[in-house]
Amino acid sequence: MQMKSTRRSNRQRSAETRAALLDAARRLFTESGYAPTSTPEIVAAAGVTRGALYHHFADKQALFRAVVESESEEVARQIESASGPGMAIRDALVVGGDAFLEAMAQAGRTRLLLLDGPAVLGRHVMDEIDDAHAGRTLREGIAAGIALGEIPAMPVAALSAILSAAFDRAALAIEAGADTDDYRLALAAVIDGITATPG
Amino acid sequence: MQMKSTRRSNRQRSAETRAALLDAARRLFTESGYAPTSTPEIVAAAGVTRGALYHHFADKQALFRAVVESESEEVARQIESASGPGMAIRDALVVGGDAFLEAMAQAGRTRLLLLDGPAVLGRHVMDEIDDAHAGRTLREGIAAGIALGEIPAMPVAALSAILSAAFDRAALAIEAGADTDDYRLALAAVIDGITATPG
DNA sequence: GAATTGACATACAGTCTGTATGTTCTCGAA
DNA sequence: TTCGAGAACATACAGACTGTATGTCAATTC
Repeated sequence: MQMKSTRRSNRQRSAETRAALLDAARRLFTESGYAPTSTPEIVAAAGVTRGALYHHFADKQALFRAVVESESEEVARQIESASGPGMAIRDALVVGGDAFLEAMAQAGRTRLLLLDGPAVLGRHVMDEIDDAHAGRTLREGIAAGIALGEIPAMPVAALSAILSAAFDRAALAIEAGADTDDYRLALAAVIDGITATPG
Repeated sequence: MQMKSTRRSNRQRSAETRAALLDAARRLFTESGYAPTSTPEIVAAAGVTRGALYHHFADKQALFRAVVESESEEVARQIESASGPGMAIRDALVVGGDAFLEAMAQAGRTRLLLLDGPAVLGRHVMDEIDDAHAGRTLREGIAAGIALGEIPAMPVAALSAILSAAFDRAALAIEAGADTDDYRLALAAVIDGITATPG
């Protein structure tokens, strides 16, 4: 007897409820933010009970972190799919930056990744998450630029952190209604200033 | 009869409890952050009751905002006292940036102003607060730099927002243990890149 | 197929926020 | 100078939320 339809294996059961929780949490966290979203609300949207939530995640914060990591990966994917290889550093930064801004235009992402994330998880954890995905691409690009002489010698981690922060602020401003081209211009000016290495 | 010692006028009574609340809140918010600090804790530290708190402030968030505004003003003061007039834009940005980093080294200030502030009050409100103090100095400096031809023409608001974000991230990294000089170098490189206007 | 373990569901304790009500003191007017 | 009104709080309360502890049932293991 295969008992496929009604009876589910424990593993599949787990995977399904976990996915339902992550989906519901992502929707609610991006719609309303971390603090105003309650766990009763999340489990209701996921169609499970709070028992399931606390079985799969240590606490509300752990669920939030899982959502943040997932969204961070998605943003990194969108950036990498945009920037081809064999570009000059300057162009790679501009193209990657544009892809980042476009990816962050998804409703609620800026709050999730740039406001609630750092406040709830701390900058240290956000750096870790970022460094595992999009941040690594940026840092490696900068390191390559320095190695190739397209960027003057400089502490790589510091410069990439600063540039990352600049892109983040641009995404926030655009979400708040600022003109995208204004920020693209300003970012390009900063990038050009860095990559136009003075003798 | 002057009734000075035991009897206090209503105005003075108000001012004193309000100051006690702000002091206690500032200490606790900077020590532990917004969410983990409870209003019972605050009023206990201030030596009053929750009734007094909700008499003076609409809610916990309003008290938090008052603390943020106060600290933001203090940071702006420290910056302005450092940067003298008659400097080249490039030097003014470097000196002002150093003063900012030093002011933000005060324990808990980065979390208050750069993590909890944006998450709790929103970037829009933080921009308003910042723009009333330190942010305005930065923006006016950049506008002057453009007017003088030391910075190429560019959307002023966007560039100052981006630079502000870069300084913010540097302050956070330094608080997290990063090397201050690494960030000063990276910031100087960005500033030099902007102010070394290409033909 | 009996025991065990995983995957939840339910119930509970403690805490917090905001509000509503009560009390004391100050202040201006009669 | 006293009396009413209104600040300036203090106390009490209602509702909600988080994390834990316990209970249950199906899946797996032996």
